Amino acid sequence: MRIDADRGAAVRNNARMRISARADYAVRAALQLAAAEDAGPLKAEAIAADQDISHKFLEGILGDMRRGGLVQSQRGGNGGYWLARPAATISVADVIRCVEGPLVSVRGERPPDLSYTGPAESLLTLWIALRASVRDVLGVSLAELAAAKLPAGIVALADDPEAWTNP
Amino acid sequence: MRIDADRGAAVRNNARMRISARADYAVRAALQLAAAEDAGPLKAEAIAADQDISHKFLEGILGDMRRGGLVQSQRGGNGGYWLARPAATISVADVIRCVEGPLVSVRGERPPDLSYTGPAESLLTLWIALRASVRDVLGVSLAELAAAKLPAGIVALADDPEAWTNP
DNA sequence: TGGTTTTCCTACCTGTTCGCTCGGTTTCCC
DNA sequence: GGGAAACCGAGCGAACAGGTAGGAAAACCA
Repeated sequence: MRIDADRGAAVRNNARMRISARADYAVRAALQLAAAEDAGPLKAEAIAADQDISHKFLEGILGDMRRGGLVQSQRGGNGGYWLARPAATISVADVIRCVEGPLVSVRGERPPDLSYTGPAESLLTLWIALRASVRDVLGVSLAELAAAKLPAGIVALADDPEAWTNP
Repeated sequence: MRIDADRGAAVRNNARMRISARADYAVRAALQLAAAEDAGPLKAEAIAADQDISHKFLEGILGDMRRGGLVQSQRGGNGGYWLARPAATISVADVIRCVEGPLVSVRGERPPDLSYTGPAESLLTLWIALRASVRDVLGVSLAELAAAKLPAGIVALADDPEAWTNP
């Protein structure tokens, strides 16, 4: 009579730091543009094919990046997209913020807007530290990432074999 | 004729590392329990009042924590909740994972399940580093946090005044 | 001048999650 | 047995995620 098998843990497979498809695609597209820096504009269609992204969806993302001032574009026969600034001056954080807003929020608000009482008083400090840490990692530039030359600090973090294991 | 005022940036106020109400409440409740360690059980109602959380909503969260083995409970007149293990052995990450699943995911998958091609090849390493960094910060224990005795590394991160400013 | 290519824009769609609320059912202790 | 709690599940409105569809506007070509 064991219907108990799948008890407990009402499957919540959402993660808190969730890099959405949108953000992931944006970064990958930006990396393609970085790799093709001063080699002329890249067409959305080509990026979509290379990175296996829905073309129309990607167009929307590139539009956000253009409005955010990260890329520029040109229509017509030999048009396309290119980075508005050198790849070395654009960080992954810039890209994500551009298409998704703030990197870190707590209950929809930015950490400095919160206040905690009682034993939770230091919680704010923790969220701030978390944000600083995320900013630090995502501060890596498109140029570094596209060239596979990550800063030592990042490499050190990823070098720990434990970092590659799931909970 | 300036209707342009609020152009660009089609208001996406969601953040990528979003600590949900659920997670925030869970940690705060856990901190109350940590502060009341070996002082008898705490009622959900009392925690809710202290931390200004909807009582019924909190009950659901505490239920998750019980099923996850983080807290224990007792019904009846002088019942309530208490931590199942010493506060020094429970991390904030434990609490968040318990009520919300994995800390970090990319497009709904855990980082090690992904693969990238072309100029995006090092992106996986970056996500792994990000996860390691988040794990590190959230590895702080309830005991440390409730006592406002954060590890030096965390304090150092939060000490930078820039960490407190928004983008 | 017209045709092609590409970006650009607006609207829509389906499923899921978030943050709750409500109403009850057990279990515990006195 | 009577209160006081913890438990359980359903439901609900709003927002978001991850797209799709269809066309208009610009740049270039012949």
